[in-house]
Amino acid sequence: MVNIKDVAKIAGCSISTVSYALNDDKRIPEVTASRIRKIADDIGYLPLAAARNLKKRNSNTVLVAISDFGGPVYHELLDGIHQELTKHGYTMIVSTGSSTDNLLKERMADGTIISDINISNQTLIQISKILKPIIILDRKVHDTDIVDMTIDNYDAMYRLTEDVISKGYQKIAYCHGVKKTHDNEYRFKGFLDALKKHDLNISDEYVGNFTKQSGSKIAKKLIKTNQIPEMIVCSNDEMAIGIMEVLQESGYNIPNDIGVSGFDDIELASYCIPKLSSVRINRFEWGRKIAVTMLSLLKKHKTDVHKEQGELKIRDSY
Amino acid sequence: MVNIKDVAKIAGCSISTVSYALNDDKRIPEVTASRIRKIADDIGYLPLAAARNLKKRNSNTVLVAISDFGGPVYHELLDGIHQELTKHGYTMIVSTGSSTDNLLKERMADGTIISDINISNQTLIQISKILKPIIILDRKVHDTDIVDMTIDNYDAMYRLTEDVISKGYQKIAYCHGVKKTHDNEYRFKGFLDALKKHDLNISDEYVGNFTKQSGSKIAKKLIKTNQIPEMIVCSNDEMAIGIMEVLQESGYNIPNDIGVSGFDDIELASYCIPKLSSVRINRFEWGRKIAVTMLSLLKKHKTDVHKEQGELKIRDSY
DNA sequence: GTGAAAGCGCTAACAC
DNA sequence: GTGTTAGCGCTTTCAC
Repeated sequence: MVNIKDVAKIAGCSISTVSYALNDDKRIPEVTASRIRKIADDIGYLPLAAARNLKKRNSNTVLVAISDFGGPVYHELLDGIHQELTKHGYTMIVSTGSSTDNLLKERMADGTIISDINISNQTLIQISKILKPIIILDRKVHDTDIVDMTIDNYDAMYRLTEDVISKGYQKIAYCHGVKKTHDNEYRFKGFLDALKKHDLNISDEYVGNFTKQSGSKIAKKLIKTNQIPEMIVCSNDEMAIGIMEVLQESGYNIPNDIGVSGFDDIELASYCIPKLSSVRINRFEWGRKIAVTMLSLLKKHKTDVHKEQGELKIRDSY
Repeated sequence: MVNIKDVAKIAGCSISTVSYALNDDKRIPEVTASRIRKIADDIGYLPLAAARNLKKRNSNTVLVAISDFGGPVYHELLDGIHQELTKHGYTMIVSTGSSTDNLLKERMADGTIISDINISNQTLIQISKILKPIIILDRKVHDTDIVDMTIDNYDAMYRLTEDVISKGYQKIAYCHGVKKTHDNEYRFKGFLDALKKHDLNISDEYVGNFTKQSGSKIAKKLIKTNQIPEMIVCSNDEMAIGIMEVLQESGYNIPNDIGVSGFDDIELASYCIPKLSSVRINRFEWGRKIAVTMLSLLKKHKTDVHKEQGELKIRDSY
């Protein structure tokens, strides 16, 4: 493997001169520098990250840890983060599961952005002691070393619920996702508060796990027990779609017999019939803002933290 | 930042003993080892990747470079790769765009799996000199250092086309994706050969770019010029869905007036109306096999390379 | 069973 | 403007 010594030998100079030349140090005159660059190029020399990172004590890399590569929601977010990060010379790496654990522990990245409910608060706080900055997207953590940039779930769901109420619905049920997650909690809270504001009570509540299957299961039970409300506000789109499908298979007309709403505005929301009313998050913009915050954290600047807002997408499902 | 020296100091031993203890070297008696582990734990010591990687000249990491995080096709593939890799103690990192370039050059990973048409053959071959093994998923490269594990596009499209023909279609057109890509070329070749086998000629060909929008555009032109074939075989699902939508908006009935087929079997293929006939690739399995190959390459074993087969999913669109 | 020490490839302070 | 050298944090050889 060719290293800096090889370049120096061929160039007939010391390794420091090579290092300077390759790092555009102004002390090296352009003639020398370009000659050295040429040699490096010819023999295919490229600095080794491990050595450079060890010496410089940073890696110019930001890790984004997500819970899985599936799901329709991460893509725009990652694109947004990536665009902003690379624009400023940073490298973005993405990981899941146990790979994330390893990368975190070994401090492979200078900064970390986490959206992974599988990582416990305890691990998070442990990691935050040896590795900062950390931005977290899927919960709030009471730790000064971790900044949270969750979306404004509360506000968006509040507004969606008000819209539902304005359409005249009264018996409104809520379909939870995984219960203790930040997304679910704050969406539910927004829902409840909007209800309260209009002197309504929650008609019923069900607990799913954010998957379509869990929505289907809930709908089947509702049909069996004949406990159909006028409207079901769901914690996300996938459950809403599962519910709609089963309801329709049993002859219910949506929105005439019962209304359904989702959250996230996944692609399918515009394809299913009827088109699902939902909340759209501009995840690309959200990602960009996250990256901007990360960049400024990396420079140890104090930054005020932005909360991404949702946009109501009212379609045909209620 | 706490390092191995700190642990040694507290334990009252040398750093080599700490290193041995933490790496489960059998020379260190369990009492000593567990005492040292305890201390390391207490003060939050974790070995730094950069230092370990530099010394050991590897990183226990495999990089997967993809063209984007969007698109419905990568998720299962990544899950498959990840499962197998982590099962064997490796860490997987994922990257796109310019981040990939940096990671490749700096040799952040021991092995690389690439599915990114934006990386030129030239770059690929340059990289393959300093960094191996490399597995490539989106093309064939004539270089002994790069092993390709593309899916068997040819065979799957051949079989799909035969099925189309068996249904009685005669005027069959082809809708290309990005033309010089491996996926497109081999699918098209399979299509043509199946036609030839049954003494049929291609009725027409269109060129899209694998996106739904490009499909829509093509369909619009077909309608305007009134050049509608009996059947359009598409290089992927997204174009097929774009074509179907526009055709339907103009009053054509699918499959009665015209048949359409896709490739990839994305989630939407089972949701659109009519449900799209397509080719399913078990990308999770494919990913697992890729990882197995990578693992054996990493151990410098000779490996014979598997070609993942597609499964016909004949639904309602022709 | 434990420790001293070399050295991985690089950057940067310092000397000239 | 260029070279010498220390040292980043770790693993591992070799000596004891």
